[in-house]
Amino acid sequence: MTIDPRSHTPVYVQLADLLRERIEAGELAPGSALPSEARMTQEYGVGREAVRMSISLLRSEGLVNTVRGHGTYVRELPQRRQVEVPPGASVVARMPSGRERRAMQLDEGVPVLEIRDAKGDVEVLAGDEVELTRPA
Amino acid sequence: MTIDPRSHTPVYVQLADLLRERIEAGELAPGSALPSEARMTQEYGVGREAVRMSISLLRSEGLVNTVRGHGTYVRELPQRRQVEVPPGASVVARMPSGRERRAMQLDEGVPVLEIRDAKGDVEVLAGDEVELTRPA
DNA sequence: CGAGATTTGTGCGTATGTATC
DNA sequence: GGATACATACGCACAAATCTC
Repeated sequence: MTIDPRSHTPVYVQLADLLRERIEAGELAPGSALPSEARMTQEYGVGREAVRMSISLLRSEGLVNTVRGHGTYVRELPQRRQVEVPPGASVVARMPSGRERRAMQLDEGVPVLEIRDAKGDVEVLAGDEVELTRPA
Repeated sequence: MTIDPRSHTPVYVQLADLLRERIEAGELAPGSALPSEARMTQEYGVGREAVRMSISLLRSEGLVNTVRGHGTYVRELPQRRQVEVPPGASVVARMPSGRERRAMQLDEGVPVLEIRDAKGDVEVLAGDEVELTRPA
């Protein structure tokens, strides 16, 4: 698989697809660093903007995490703790607002779960730390 | 509220905050177009890169949707249908992979819900179309 | 159908700031 | 202090997609 600048799918989407494959194949293991921006512009023959946008896309998918002045790393996903959905409750998944994300110290690309119980009380949980359950 | 280039919070984050406020206030209604990149660079006195990064941020939050050669639009959120969590099931919220996003025709910034029932069968649902429920 | 206007996508150059080693 | 690398920000130019006339 390689990058075709004349394709109708944007270059940065193609590059993100390539990197995603390498991550999901385990070639880029959790905790390991992605190649630097400069390297990727050379290796893939694309512009810096394309590299940066592809990384931004992977961040929004929760796949990688960028540390300023250090590099971009494949995210290690925290173990999910089990949370029971209370009887009579409803749950909605959505992306956090910028304010919420900063307040809850969430990485980019991490959804939240909004649990509204029978009394109408609302609780917001980090979506990557939780596995909802309903007992049999 | 205005943009301060000397602030420690990046210009594009400030701009995204401004636009988010205008969207949540209803000033930029669902389905309506945001000002073009060129307009915003003039109106807010910032560079195009800052404008594009702020829009990218809003996309990752599921607030807007960009169509090339046309514009960026405030997303119209579909009505959520209620889905009951089966007894003995577990649910995980995450961002879709690129492949999933295209297959399910999801906009950027839309999480998915992965429901694993008691038999181990897995179902993936668009997170913005669903409200999970557990009967009392 | 084509022509032109508008808008986003891409690439590149440059500069400054900041974090890490 | 210096080297490296990423973050932010501005500028310009052209390509490609879309719409209108």
